[in-house]
Amino acid sequence: MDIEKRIKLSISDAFQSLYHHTLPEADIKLQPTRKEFAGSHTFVTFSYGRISKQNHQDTAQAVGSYLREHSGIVRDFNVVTGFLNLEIADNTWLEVFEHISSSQQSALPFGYQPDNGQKVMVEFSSPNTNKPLHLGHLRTIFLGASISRIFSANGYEVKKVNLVNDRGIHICKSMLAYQWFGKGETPASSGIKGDHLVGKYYVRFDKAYKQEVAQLVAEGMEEAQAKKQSSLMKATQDMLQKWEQGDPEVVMLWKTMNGWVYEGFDTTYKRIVVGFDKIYYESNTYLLGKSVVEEGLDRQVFTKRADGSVWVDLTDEGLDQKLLLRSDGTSVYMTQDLGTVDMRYHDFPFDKMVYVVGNEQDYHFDVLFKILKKLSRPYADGLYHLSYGMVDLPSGKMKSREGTVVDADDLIQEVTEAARAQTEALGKIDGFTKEQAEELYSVLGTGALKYFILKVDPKKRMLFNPEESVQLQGNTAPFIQYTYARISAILRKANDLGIETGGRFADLATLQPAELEVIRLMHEFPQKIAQAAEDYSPATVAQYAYDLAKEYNRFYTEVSIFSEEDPTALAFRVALSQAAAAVIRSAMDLLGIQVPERM
RNA sequence: GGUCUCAUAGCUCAACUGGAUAGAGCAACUGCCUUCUAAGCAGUAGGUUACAGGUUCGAGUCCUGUUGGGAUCACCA
Repeated sequence: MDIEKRIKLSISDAFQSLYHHTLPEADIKLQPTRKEFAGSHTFVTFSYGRISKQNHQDTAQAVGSYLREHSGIVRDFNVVTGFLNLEIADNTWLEVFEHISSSQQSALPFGYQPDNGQKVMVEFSSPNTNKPLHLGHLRTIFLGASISRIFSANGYEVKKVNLVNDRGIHICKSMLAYQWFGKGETPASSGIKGDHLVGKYYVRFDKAYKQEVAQLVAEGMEEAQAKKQSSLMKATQDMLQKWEQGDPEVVMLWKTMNGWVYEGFDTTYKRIVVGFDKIYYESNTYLLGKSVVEEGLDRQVFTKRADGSVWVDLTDEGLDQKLLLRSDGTSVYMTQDLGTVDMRYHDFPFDKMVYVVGNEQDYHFDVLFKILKKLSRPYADGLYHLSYGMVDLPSGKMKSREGTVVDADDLIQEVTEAARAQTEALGKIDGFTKEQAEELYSVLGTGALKYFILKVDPKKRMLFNPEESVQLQGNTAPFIQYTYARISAILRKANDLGIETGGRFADLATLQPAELEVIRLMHEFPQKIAQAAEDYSPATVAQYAYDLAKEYNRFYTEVSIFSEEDPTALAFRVALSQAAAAVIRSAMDLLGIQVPERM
């Protein structure tokens, strides 16, 4: 049984015995003791004065005495105003440690939950096929990949999905520009990565279009009129129509260019080590949802207006009326999403569905979920919008048209180079093959990037400073990775010396403060994993990994391992290091960050 | 304008969901490598938690208002 539960049960007993009051264990709250006081767990007694008919001080004192006598695990306590700080006996901590240490042998890593029979689908990335991935995509990708792992660790069966926006007027823009200006260029002939090549023509379109409009305006046309009259825009709209009619030539070009983009995306996904279980394409889903509209009309949840357009009235929910079908019978974004979610539920009957999408779409998802509730979909209550804040740059907001976006591939390249430069400067790659060194730079670089983004609360807007993201000291992934590599070196040495770590340590004479602190932190790991899922926040795990690494480093400098003369103490310290490495590795794994054996 | 959201050290972020003297990193300064990897450790300095009220044993956290950012309110996706 875990420490918290034992304390809570004892407190419950204490209230029964001292005050003849039944205090359910579930109503008892414990909090970590502040560093400046002795103890690890704190029970706050302010609100129990009415029950005890005593002041806080006396209540805390009485409960504390009871726990010391009867709980079997509380060694001592101190009372500061109404705060009851409990010190847990060393041998209890050592039992906790033995449990953590021995769970390394089991199939399920420490802190992970067994299969809970629930399914969750996570959608993230959601790129357009007319330009390469940028920094904004990286936040959804890292968040989505990490939250998927976190749910998996909590016992869910997880399906990672991507919804690719592969059709529409913006896709036709790059296709048209390619047709007009491309001269048969291909990724192979130009040496340009496929997604970047297509992106080049998207930019080319915008440039040519602006020129044409300027030209028309110079000739005396109104700007709004010029935008409509533009031959480029007309040709683009024409192309979209042909695409919808299935014109072979247009469809062929579309397939070819999208193929280039997918190849490019795959390369990028591979570089940052993320993948999907299923990819949905809007070209397959954009017509879905019309049947949902029919259904809604039948059930009188939606209404049809005189012009033929279909609406849903959400004014009783505090929202507006929302269009679901245009008067010409074509669907809008909302219609698509209604159809897509039904299809997904059919593919994978989920208990939860997480949309990792930016907070500029808060309103959209609010509406979507309310409509699905009105349609009484069985899954409606399991839908969640993981709404993340925008990524700002020191220079201001990112805008693709103004060229102020940070390209994902460039960024990955940059952080990898920074890792290379620093590693070489420190001269730490003796004995590495070229491949091993390259692998290390990639692990460090992408790790730094992921951590930099994931350590921030997803809901909050964040500032991305490229210079800081490349930093490898302080609260960064390389700091944590370094801790892991150091422990690895210890474990290699221990292995050479033939030190056994599987023994019992409960009778160890004394625990150093730093040792106890490392155990206490490892003991928190399962709660952190649960909390991260509850809050949909990888930042919880990131913060935890940092705290544990920091505490281990303190132990590392304060306590010597191999000069210890007592063989049990020596073995314990090796075992402690081993367990800490395993937990650090697990935590980083939940963030999608790898850890190196040497660096 | 309506709605939503944010404001914490010079900068980037925390604060166990209402608890104790608000904590880390970066930048600055001081120490620690003949000893398990110094990408580390220890320390100094830095705060009227935007502002004004309120709620209570207790507020960075909840409520009201003010100021200042951001998003959104398309027969775009």
